Amino acid sequence: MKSAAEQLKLLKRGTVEIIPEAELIKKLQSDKPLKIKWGADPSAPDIHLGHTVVLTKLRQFQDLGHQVIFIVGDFTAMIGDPTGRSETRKQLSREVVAGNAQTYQKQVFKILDKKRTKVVYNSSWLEKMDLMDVFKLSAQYTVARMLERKDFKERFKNEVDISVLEFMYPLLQGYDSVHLRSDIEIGGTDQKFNLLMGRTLQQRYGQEPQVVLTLPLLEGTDGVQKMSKSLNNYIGITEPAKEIFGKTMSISDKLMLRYYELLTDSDLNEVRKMHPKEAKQKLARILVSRFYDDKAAAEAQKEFESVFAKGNLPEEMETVRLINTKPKASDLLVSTGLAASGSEARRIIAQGGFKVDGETVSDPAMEIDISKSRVLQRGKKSFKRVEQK
RNA sequence: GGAGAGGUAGCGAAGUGGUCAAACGCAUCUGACUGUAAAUCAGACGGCUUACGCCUUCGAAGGUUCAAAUCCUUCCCUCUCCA
Repeated sequence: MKSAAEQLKLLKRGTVEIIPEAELIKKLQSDKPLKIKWGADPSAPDIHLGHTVVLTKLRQFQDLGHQVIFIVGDFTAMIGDPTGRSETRKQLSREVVAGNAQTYQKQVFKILDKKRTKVVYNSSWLEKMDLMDVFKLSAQYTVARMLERKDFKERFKNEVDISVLEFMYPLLQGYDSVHLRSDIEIGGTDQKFNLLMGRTLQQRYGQEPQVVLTLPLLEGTDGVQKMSKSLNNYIGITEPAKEIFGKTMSISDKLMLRYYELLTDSDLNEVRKMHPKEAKQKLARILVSRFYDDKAAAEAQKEFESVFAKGNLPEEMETVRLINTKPKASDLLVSTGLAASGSEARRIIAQGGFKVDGETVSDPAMEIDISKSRVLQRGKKSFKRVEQK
């Protein structure tokens, strides 16, 4: 095992806060494998780049000899943490959560070391709590302090409802730390309140409190809001290689530097010296290689250049088979999923955004013969192939 | 329990009887320019229609009226102050 000082140096990289650093040093000096708690809420089972910031840090802990306890928040997911969103989240059913949890695990191990990860479900202890246990837990915290949490505070101020149930979420997440006697808990900065709750509760229950380590939130592809599936600004790690590549290429130059900072080890000064386009391509390759391999990354780049730089058609695209041999252009857009409604389809056609085999179609009523395979293009980025069934 | 405020399209926010499918901003989509970058410009942005037009929307349900997002009644929900 490396020395505490060496470990600290590595672990500090990219963190926003370590609360408190002195305690972390002390724990590292004990020379024992530490228990790093990481809780995942399986309400949205697809992991994207935003999650990988934390996962990468966890992997670092593992490589230093520590153990990660991966809590599948199957119980708390049924409550739904409102963090970061200004509305009450829908409660999920047990079945949905269980299915999501499985999917989640598969993806997590693309980054985490399975041998140094213990997977636990928080329903296994939270479910057993009786009302008295819940009372005892609730008594450890006040509403006034609960309202200090940023999103609660804002919602309170803006007259948006806060369900009492939502107050239970931080308490239960904090209780997980008590139950597991965790040494360290890590999460995004949006989780700070919840992470600190673990500290407070451990102290109240007479335990040595965990150290809290927060990491920055990664902005989504829009460059403004945090990456999330519901905002549709994410790059998912299970997406096809060319998607990951393409989405990376479409982020802004400013955001590119941020991604380099949080997702790679690259020297930022070197990156700044490069031509932005070159740098972005390199980033896209790094990311694809991480979730696939170098070969896939090279192929994705080649494909990208062919399609977008040279204007060729993508090598592979989704094929839709239709029964109708000569559908109208507008109907074709709808039935292939390229447009959400007939009105939208007509709009796209009127604006010159629809091409069949590279030819712009300007009449929505034009019948397209699909007795042989056709390539449809909506706008610049969306392609579909149609064939007769 | 009492008093008051409010619920409008994905979000924010105008609109208090007809000219409202509903201003404006953001987001989104399309086109131009480009490096699928940024910035900018042009247009679109409930549904059905080639189009004239028709249909369904302003928390819900009723009602008044030739005509309702706008007036009335009941209900649901949220917030503020008081108790």
